[in-house]
Amino acid sequence: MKKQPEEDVPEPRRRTGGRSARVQAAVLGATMDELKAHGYDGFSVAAVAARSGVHETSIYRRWKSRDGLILEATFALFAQDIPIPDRGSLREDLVNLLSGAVRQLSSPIGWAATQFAMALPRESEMTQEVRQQWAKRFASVREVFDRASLRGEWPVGKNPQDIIESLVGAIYLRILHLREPVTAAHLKRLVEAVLPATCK
Amino acid sequence: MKKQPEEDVPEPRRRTGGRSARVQAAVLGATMDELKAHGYDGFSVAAVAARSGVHETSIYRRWKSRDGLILEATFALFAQDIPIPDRGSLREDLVNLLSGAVRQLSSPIGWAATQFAMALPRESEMTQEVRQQWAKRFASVREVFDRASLRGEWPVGKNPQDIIESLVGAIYLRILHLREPVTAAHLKRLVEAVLPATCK
Amino acid sequence: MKKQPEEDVPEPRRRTGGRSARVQAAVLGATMDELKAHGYDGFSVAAVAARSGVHETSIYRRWKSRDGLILEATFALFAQDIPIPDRGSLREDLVNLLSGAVRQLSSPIGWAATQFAMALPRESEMTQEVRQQWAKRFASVREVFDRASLRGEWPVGKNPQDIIESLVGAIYLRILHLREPVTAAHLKRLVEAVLPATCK
Amino acid sequence: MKKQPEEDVPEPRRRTGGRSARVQAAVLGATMDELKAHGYDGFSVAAVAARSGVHETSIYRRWKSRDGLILEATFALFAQDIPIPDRGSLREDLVNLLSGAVRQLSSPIGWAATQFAMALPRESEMTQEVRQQWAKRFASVREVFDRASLRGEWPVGKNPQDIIESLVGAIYLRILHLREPVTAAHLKRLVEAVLPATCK
DNA sequence: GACTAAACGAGACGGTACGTCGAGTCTTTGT
DNA sequence: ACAAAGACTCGACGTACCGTCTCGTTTAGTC
Repeated sequence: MKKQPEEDVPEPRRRTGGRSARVQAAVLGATMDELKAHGYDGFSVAAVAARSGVHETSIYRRWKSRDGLILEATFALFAQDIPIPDRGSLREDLVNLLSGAVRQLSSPIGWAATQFAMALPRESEMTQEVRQQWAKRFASVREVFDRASLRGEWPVGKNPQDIIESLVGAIYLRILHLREPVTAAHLKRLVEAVLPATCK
Repeated sequence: MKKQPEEDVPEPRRRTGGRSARVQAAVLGATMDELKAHGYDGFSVAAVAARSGVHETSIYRRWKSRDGLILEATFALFAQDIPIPDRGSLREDLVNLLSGAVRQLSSPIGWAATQFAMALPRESEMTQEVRQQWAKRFASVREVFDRASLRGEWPVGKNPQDIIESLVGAIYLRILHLREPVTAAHLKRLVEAVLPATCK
Repeated sequence: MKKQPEEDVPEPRRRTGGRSARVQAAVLGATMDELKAHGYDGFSVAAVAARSGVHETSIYRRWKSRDGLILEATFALFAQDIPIPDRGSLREDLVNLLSGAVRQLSSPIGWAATQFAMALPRESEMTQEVRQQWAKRFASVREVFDRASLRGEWPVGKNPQDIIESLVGAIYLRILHLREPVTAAHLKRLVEAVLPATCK
Repeated sequence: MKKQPEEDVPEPRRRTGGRSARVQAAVLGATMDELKAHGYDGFSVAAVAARSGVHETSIYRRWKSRDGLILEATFALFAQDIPIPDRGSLREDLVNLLSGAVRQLSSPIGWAATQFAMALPRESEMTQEVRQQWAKRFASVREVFDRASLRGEWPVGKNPQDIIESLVGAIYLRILHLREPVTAAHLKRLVEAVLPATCK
């Protein structure tokens, strides 16, 4: 019986330890495994329930919907920081970064995550979160250009965003839309073609 | 060489005229309308049947599956030739081409078609057809570069594919994945940034 | 392609032959069996599906809900005409009728059907149908009194409804609410007690 | 004979005072309110928990099950003694008693309680308790007949049980099964019809 | 112009997955 | 140490689509 006159919203404090944590981890893990195994299509909550040993209704309690579950699982993946290369040359750093992206996109899980992101409606809460992830990633890439500026490889103060988007866009286009492979050689050529000649 | 024993499968002679043609047109039209109205998600064969006045079963008779239907409908759209600009300058031509693509992608139907294409499994008969469409489009764009070579704006014999993919990729990335708008100004800047300075 | 300007409601004509009939019969049969076996509680559409070999969704297509299914199944049961006795004496006829009712109520299926009827909300479409069934039954019973009038056992023109309801109500009360058994002896005594002494 | 090894199950002594009592009252009250508001269907422990401010788990600690809770709540209602009328005439007393029953049955709470009782399985601990309640009620009604005997309205020593059950059964039948209203006029007519003419 | 088979209309069914609700149990956590 | 509260298991319900099956009915295309 509540007696406290506290009329403000009770704000249920989430549980973090013990079973809840175990359940949550099991489900997210199973979600990743299922995405790997069967892709975005072919993904089903029931399969996750079976694989994780957590009851389906429990999953629906914690995650509002199938998509909410996938969102959280894939974001855990994307959130992990990608190492920023520093090989002494802008070109090499870019090739390195891009090849990381290529690996991701080409992996079953990256592919599934992208299909998921593309299936989202034009505007929704989830697209907001997607945008934030991209912003975070781009921020990392900027560092490479900052260092390049110190080396005189990139004009100080010039915003590299267009170049970055062109490079990343090119590989996204090839892999996702043209459905053609991207090789190391191709990456080198691409960077060479897009980077202004002035950038040594 | 003997004649093949002439399997007595009598090779059913297809009907093309009259009703069949009307039905087919009605269904494809309704498919487009539905895609426009409800997007790729939210698309259902039942709705097409209702809108077109053609019975669901008849649709499944003619098109093997929901995806087959969408494929045919959207390809009719993509197949229509895009006019190749000739404004006397490579930059202007490219901006013109790209803005056409932006319009397409931003339209409900283009968006739906792209979501559909992205939902396809990694490899399938349909992806083949998608690839062909892209090849056709790229061929068109090459013409612009050919003309630019005549004007001395592009090195004769240099393959512009990487540049094209970078430009197209950049806008695909922005619209589809970053979910940010692409303005005319942005397009100009982009072309400026990616095109080699030498290409005056 | 519908072209006829017929705007009147299409009124889909139900199918009766072949598969539909088989499916329907199988489901209704299985429903009865399940009610017999597990009672009204413990009844589940899934079990009916399994037992009948008809897919669950097909059941939901034909019957709007679990309750709709039970309604139809039990009504098929109740609809079958009960033989009207004619033993030459009102008392004997009544005892005969009542003992039939007792048998019904005491059987698993009758019990389940009654629990179902009692679980219905106070007013609904279904209660209407229940009322109709009762009306039909009472009409049958009236015949017994009509014949009794011919024999001089019951005042001509006197409405026996109150007496009927008292007798039927008494056994319903005992079985359903008091949960006590009703024997043949008890039935005889009951009729004797309730029927006016004047009725020979 | 040795002492039983004195199972060291420490016989948990129930707490009765203070908080426990308050909790119990709150829950039972909320249970009644919920039954009134939403009927037996539509009743949920969660709603009781919300209304009473007692946590669901606490309710399950005190009452073994949803049904146990309803049983206790409704019995508190039924246990309250109904006043035994004494208007100087058996007929009037009976009409008075029956109209009380009609009121009960027609009220939301009485209706809910009856639905609950009907939903019980054929035999269970709870049906025992139901039987006892009925016995208690019938005992009260007997008093009316005893007084009638003193007045010469009812044969001394004759067991009125069948008559009582017929009358009560008739109104139960009408209200619960036929779902038709019972008016005062109807009650009078009913008593007149069922009571032996000899009973003045 | 009549015939024959292709295509269509129409209703129902099998099958997969989603999300919801409520009952009752288990376990973490705060007092 | 104990009870309050959160989270979980379990079983069931009902819904939305996809694609298939089986009839009967039109209608296109040939003879």
